[in-house]
Amino acid sequence: MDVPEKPSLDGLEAKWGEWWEAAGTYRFDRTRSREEIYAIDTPPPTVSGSLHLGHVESYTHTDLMARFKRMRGYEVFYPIGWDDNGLPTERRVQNYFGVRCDPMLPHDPNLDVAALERPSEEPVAVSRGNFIELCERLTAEDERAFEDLFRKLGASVDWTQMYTTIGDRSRRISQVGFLRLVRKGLAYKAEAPTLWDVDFRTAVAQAEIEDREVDGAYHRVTFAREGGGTLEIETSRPELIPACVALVAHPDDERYAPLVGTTAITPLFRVPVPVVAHELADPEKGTGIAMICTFGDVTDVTWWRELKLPARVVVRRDGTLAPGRFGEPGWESLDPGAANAAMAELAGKASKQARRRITELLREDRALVGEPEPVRHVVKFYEKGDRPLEVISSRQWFVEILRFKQELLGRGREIAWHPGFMGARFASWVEGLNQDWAISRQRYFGVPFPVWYRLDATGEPDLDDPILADEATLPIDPQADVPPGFEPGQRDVPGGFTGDPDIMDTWATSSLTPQIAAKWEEDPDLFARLFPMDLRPQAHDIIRTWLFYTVYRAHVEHDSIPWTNAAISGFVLDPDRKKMSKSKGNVVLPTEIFERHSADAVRYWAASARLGFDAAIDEQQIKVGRRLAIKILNASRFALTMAAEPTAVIEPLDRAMLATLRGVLAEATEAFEAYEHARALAVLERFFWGFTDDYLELVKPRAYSGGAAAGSAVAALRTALDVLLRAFAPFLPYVTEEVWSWWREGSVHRAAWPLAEHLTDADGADPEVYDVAALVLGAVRKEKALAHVSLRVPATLVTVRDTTERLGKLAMATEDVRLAGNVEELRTAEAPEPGVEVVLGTTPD
RNA sequence: GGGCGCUUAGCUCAGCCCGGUUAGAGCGUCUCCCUUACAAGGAGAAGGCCGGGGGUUCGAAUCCCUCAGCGCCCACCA
Repeated sequence: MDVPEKPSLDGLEAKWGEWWEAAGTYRFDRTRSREEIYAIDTPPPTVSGSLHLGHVESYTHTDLMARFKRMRGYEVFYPIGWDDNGLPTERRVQNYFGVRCDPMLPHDPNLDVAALERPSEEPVAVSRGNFIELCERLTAEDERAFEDLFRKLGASVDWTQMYTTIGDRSRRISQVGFLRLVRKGLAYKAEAPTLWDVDFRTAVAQAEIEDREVDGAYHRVTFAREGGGTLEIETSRPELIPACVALVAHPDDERYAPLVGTTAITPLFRVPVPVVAHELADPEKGTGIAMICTFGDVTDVTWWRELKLPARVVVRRDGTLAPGRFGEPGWESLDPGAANAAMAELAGKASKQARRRITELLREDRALVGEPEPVRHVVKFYEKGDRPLEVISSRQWFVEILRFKQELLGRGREIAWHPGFMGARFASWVEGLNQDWAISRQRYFGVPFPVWYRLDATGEPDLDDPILADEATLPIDPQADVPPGFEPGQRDVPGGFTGDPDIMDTWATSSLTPQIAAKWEEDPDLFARLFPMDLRPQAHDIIRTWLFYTVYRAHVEHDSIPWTNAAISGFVLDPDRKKMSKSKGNVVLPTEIFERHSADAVRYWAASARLGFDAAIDEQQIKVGRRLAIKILNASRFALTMAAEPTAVIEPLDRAMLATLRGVLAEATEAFEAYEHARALAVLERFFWGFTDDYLELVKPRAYSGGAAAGSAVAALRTALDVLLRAFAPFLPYVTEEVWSWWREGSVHRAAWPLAEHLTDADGADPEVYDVAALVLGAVRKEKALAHVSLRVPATLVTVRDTTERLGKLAMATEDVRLAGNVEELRTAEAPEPGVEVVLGTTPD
């Protein structure tokens, strides 16, 4: 036994972090069978940014389950990954180094990175290869900082199971997964209108869209009718009038029914367009008749597709308008000259400027009715973007998801959701899906498509019959590697080949994290021991992306759910309950909090938050955690430094305390099994404070006294301490390991979780003895507090009134109560109403 | 507009599934106490028509209906 004189929390993180690493405490043993393993699909955090307390909270939740299951006897597979591919990294690299990627430039092997770190005013253009090198360089730095924080937090991950989403294995598995989709006929390349970010110049998927309210204006515009007359439409995007291909009204709308089938003429551009009917047209909106443009929004796409309308696209990929082509086939106009002149006024302008200019043109042309009416309306944005999305037709890889809706809803019902209502979030997302998954991105730092295209004699690619890479050669980069049967010199020359220039959506990789961590198609034995996994922990904001796509991939590839449990954490809000964001400057740095309060204290706060509910940062609560950790140190010191030798636990009070603890353990275990870590912590904590305030005070005099009765107290204290340390271990891994090391062998984190049935010393004991004793002691303390006297002041006479039964229980602990309360005479009287009367003496000396 | 969640002490939250003592905890506030594990501590007090309204029941924070407020997800770009 080696109990320090003055125990402290300082330095415990470093001390035990190193010890665990050296001892391999959390190392995964792959020889165990599937039934013995608990596998966690750990979220790989995005490394291109800083960690905040939200990470700390949700990773603590995961770690609690990992530690609990480990102590329950499972071999826990708890890997860690870093999500370093994708746009966030590119954006950070652009800002950090002051560069932009120009795929046309050749690779520069001697790029002066030091010069780049002092960004000049103009971004320096670098080659794709150099750009990717810079991405790798920066993410490597970020990953070191992340690892440091995860270690400090005490996340019991197996660091030998680390992966990155841009690493070889992730790229290989992403590419294998993609080729399998192609072979199953589930991935297809198609020219289709897609949501498009004009700044990032890439397609984005439905799952990455968010709505934002912005200022706009309704413009009422007059269209002429063929054969005379006019009609009016309302639009917030008049700059798309040149892309108008039809007008649409609801089929039941009597106002417009006579017009359906007739032709209208667009203002300025003089293009004849049909008036058509469709149920999506809302008679309540605007004038009840709308223009269909190619493409103003996703409703336009639906109309265009279902009504088989032609396309006249005017918005280019950078968001500016194209010059006019009126007069050409498909661009009919009654006055091509005027139409192209009008278009020339708009060409090269982005939407906003074009809108302003066309409003003036419409006004001059007397086609504008009244003035534009300002309005706040909701517009779709890419979640990482700054300008509204356009709908642009481009050739993209799509993955079929729509036809799996019903099956995926079924998969959702197979998963146990924690909390349960999160399953409804998943279902409502699946039900609302309306597009296949656009999986290609026109970006650079990501997993490329393992695909090339043959070039014909004129140098045009044959896009319909791609050359797929051989799975055995993956991962490959079609920009660097050569397809089978070709020579490097044939790249991009007629009769040769060209590589697919796109990369995959970052979720195309992330949706395979179970397969990546379990080494799918690389280590079949390991994969069979891990998949499907047991737990997916994550936050609720990415149910529609990470969670949904993972379920989809497992369904189509493995005909299975990817894991049996999904534990969904809420968000961490700042102390004013606002969502944290860097721009508000309210991000609290985790490292400072750890420094100030200790990792155990921060974990305590995180563990107090239930799954699925938002939690506010509460430094007071963190301080409470710190106090609990310190209390554990001191109470342990007391229990372990008693002079008396432990004997059998025979005293009724000691046995009653253990009986109470037994009930607490049963509840904590049940709560943990149900993924309710906060309840488990709460019941343990309540018992523990009572244990220190009441039980320790009650037995202190006896424990110091010597003899068999002292031995019983010391034995009970140690039994309780042993059990409490193990029960608190998932929550407070540092302080429990510290105390465990004073008197136990090995790591507490590899000890068995304490179960109620193991506390045999409590067999047949009555927990109420403990209750009654604590109650009387409390009453004595209350009298002394109300009298404003020291607890040392003796109570000359205490009379306890209660039922015969309860007085009998008190009798079993009379001496303990008398000594702890400094009571000279303790009398009892039978009474229907319980009560304690206290007569105080005077202060000694 | 649809779905989900929340509403209990000044604050943060338990309790509600499975109805039953005077509704709990922590923080904060106030009062007191240096007591040989702990002053980075301890003891105690005050503080609540359990969001509103109906109903079921001997009995409702708890079950049912309804309304309101807040939050999130989805739909909504004319």
